[in-house]
Amino acid sequence: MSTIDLAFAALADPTRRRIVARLARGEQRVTDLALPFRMSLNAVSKHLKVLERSGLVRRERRGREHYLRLRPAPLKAVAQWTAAYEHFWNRRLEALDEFLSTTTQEE
Amino acid sequence: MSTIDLAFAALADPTRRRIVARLARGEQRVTDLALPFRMSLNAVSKHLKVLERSGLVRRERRGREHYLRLRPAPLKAVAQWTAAYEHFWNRRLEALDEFLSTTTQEE
DNA sequence: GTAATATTCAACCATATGGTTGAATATAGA
DNA sequence: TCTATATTCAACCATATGGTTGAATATTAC
Repeated sequence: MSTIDLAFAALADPTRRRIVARLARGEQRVTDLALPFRMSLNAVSKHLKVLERSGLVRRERRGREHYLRLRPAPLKAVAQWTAAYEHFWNRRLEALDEFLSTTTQEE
Repeated sequence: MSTIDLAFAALADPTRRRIVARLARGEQRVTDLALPFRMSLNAVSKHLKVLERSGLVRRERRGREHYLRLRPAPLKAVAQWTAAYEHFWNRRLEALDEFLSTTTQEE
């Protein structure tokens, strides 16, 4: 699975999107991130592993605590992929067609 | 699962992203969409069902043929969610923080 | 040294995904 | 009517996801 695949998949879960939103404000420990959720700490730990594997999040161990930080690249990749279709929902279909046929892009 | 969850999940698969890219150029039949892929027609049919369920694609039956068209709303939702983090990869973290704390948004 | 805290690992479970093959259905065309 | 085409449905398989609980590990604090 490629990075962008993993990023899309990681963001498909609302818990993980909430975690991303939190991390946008700055690094957090696992326990801090888990606090707002009704699920177990272990479940959050697994979500963090998914986010880490996707590259959306980076982990730094300091002693027994793990600090998580958001990494911009995968978010950027997802935003750029979807932004290519902005013209589409703006009803400028011809413009999009033009854009797609002059751009090196997946498919 | 909410619409945006399904949209993110649908876009996590590269086959489905290629299908979306194709459909941006206009409606296509199932068979047409399946042609470029090495997988079976049935596999593509399943991908289309996932895209349809996510709202990314709409199906119109004309006789025995099914024509698929791209629907903009879920793409827009995904683009907007990720665009909220644009400031993040532009290193303007304070601006993002400001944005997030003054915006009604998930989490 | 011992106890508490922070976190992961392992096993389990239910459900979803992504693919296959084979059969069924529906429409079109001869 | 008969046959070909377009598409789905159904069953199967392997793997992933999202959650649980219980145990292990590592670090900190007393």
